[in-house]
Amino acid sequence: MKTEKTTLMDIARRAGLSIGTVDRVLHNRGEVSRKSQEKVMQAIRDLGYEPNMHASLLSSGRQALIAVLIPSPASGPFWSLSEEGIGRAAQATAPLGVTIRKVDYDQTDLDDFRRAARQVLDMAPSGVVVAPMFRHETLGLVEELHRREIPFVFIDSKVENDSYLAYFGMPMYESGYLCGDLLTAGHAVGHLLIVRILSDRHGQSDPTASRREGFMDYLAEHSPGCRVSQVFIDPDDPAQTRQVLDDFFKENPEVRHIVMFNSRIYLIVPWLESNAGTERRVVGFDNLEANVEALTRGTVDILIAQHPDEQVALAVQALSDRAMLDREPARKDNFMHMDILTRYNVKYY
Amino acid sequence: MKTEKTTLMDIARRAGLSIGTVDRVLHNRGEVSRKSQEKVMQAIRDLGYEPNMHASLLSSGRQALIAVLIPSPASGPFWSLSEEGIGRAAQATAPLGVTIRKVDYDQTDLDDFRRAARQVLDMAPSGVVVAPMFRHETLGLVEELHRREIPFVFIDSKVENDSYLAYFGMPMYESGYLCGDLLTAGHAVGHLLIVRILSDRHGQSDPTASRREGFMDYLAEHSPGCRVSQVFIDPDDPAQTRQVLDDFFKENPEVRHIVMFNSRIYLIVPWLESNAGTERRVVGFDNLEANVEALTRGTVDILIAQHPDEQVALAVQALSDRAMLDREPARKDNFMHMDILTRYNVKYY
DNA sequence: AATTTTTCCGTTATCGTTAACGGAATTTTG
DNA sequence: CAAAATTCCGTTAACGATAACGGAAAAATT
Repeated sequence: MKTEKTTLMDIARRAGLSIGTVDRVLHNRGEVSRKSQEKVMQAIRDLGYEPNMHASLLSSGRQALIAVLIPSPASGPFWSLSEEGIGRAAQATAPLGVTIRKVDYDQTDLDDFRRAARQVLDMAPSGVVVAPMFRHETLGLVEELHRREIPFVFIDSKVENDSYLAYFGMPMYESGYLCGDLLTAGHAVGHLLIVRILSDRHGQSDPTASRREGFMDYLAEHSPGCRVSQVFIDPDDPAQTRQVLDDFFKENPEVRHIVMFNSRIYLIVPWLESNAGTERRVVGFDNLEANVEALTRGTVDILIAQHPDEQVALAVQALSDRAMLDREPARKDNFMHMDILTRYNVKYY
Repeated sequence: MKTEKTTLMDIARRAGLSIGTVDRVLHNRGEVSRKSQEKVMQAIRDLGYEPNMHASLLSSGRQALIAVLIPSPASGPFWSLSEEGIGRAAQATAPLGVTIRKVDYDQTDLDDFRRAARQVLDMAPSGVVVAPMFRHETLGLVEELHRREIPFVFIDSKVENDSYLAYFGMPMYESGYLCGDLLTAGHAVGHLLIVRILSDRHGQSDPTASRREGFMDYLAEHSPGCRVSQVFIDPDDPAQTRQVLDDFFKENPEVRHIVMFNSRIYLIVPWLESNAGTERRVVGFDNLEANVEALTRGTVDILIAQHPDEQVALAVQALSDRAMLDREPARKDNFMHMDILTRYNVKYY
């Protein structure tokens, strides 16, 4: 089986034209008569041409700059997970000629996001990864990107603009539903506790809202009589957290099931560990270092993780493929694994 | 920040030599005086040279042929999962100039493995992926590969030969331990059932033995008084399977927990579904199509999956990187995720 | 000292694609 | 019908690394 690669030269010969013309057809940059165009396309079809990516990239000297716009690790440990993903993506794509530049912003500071967005635009990247926190401003950004024909990829969540190249994230509603199953372990539960963050109480956009919905729907279907209590804690005030939990469990000592829908289950770990002795079932989200440690110690039973590092890596890969190889991602919307982590499998993640 | 790539020419100039000499140093193929050698290496250090992979690959016309030696899908559905992984790996590496050829063998037929091994050697590949089934013969093969300086990667399991480039597999003992936790859901269980395959009864090498060990150790630690029963079924005889289970549950109607350590939990699904009504907890391994269907229907509660497709893909990637880019894998032994699949998260895998 | 070897190094064609350049052929304009 | 403008196409020099080739210089052999 002689698999001699067919080259531009082969096609040119078969079409009775020159490689210059063939190249013009391939990149349809005009200056080719209809008749020649068809001859070339026929030859390509006949010979099954596959461009040589090395020759192409070498000759064109194509370079790509990909901007990654995410909340800064300083504004919470969740996003520091993605650092590693950026590193891996950088390593994988660097030899291709891709540079990755991270631009982070304070996820609680709208003005800072505006600044970061402007910075991204100013560097005229060939692709942008966006983790949206501010709906309205993100919309503005992506519209501008669309106008400039700069492809962009959403991770974690997305906003209502359809011109994105791809999206990588967790199915939120389903993760809540799954969480219900894991917390109750399939049994009926009489009374359980949801711990929430104080600032989300009146927050207009709680990103975990649909997760909570999925959870409640699971309960309604599988544990109909269940009573659901909520308490609100202040992430910056451990004393308040302790107080709130003390109060709740003094009144409701029978509650055995505790869940949080954001990534901050570690906030209640100190209380749990100083009030050990009761058998409890605790479920949280995301493999933050602090969460994983609590899981390993047995304070937390299950974490549902979405691995933001993988999301970033895939997002960068998609943009790199687009910029360097003109390849579109296989799927536009990519819902990622919901990994169930217990103390017994966590060390292999 | 001017990041003009430094080329061979830059180095040659700085060293006061020609690119020919620089190239000889880079690939240390001799014919260079000690003094020149050092001048070149100094220049490389000074300028921070990074070879241009496209120019290199284009010029050298390097090609790689990677052989994948795995049990045939016909000998059980487990290995057909890896097909997809081969496909993905092929797609990813083909543009680099890598061809992948699968060679499969009947995992119950020693002679067939010998034939397949010979076939692999005859095609003089630049790398081999091996899923070992026959210990002794695999040893023979890899020793020969080592002699011929052909790198190879183990997947699924490995044999006692240290010259492998990498290994990708599941930690078997730990997967059994995890399985114990998932089957009992952390509670004490009085009596449970392990279903095994008849042919493994006296089989000298049951690949799931250490998984069973991990399981038993979990029980000893967390459910000490638990009684463990075993039954043996014939995978080719549904009637026998039914009979065996009927008999067992007539005598032990109180048993609620069932587990299998190989990938064939689907074999007992028909019995489970025609004997529904009792609340049972069923745990198995691997995301075979039949298993996943049973999971979705609720007949099986949990699957622990190792995703052979990922293993193959990573193995091929490692060999491709080695053959085409002279890159060594980051880690030699790679233990993969143990994914916990329930009906609620399975569709995202 | 003349020769043969050996050591060492520079020159160069090549890989396949890209894109600038310029020229021929054709069409439009005056 | 000549001049000007288009349209269309072939030629060619990069891109950076590879490795074959041959030649100069040094060393070893007579």
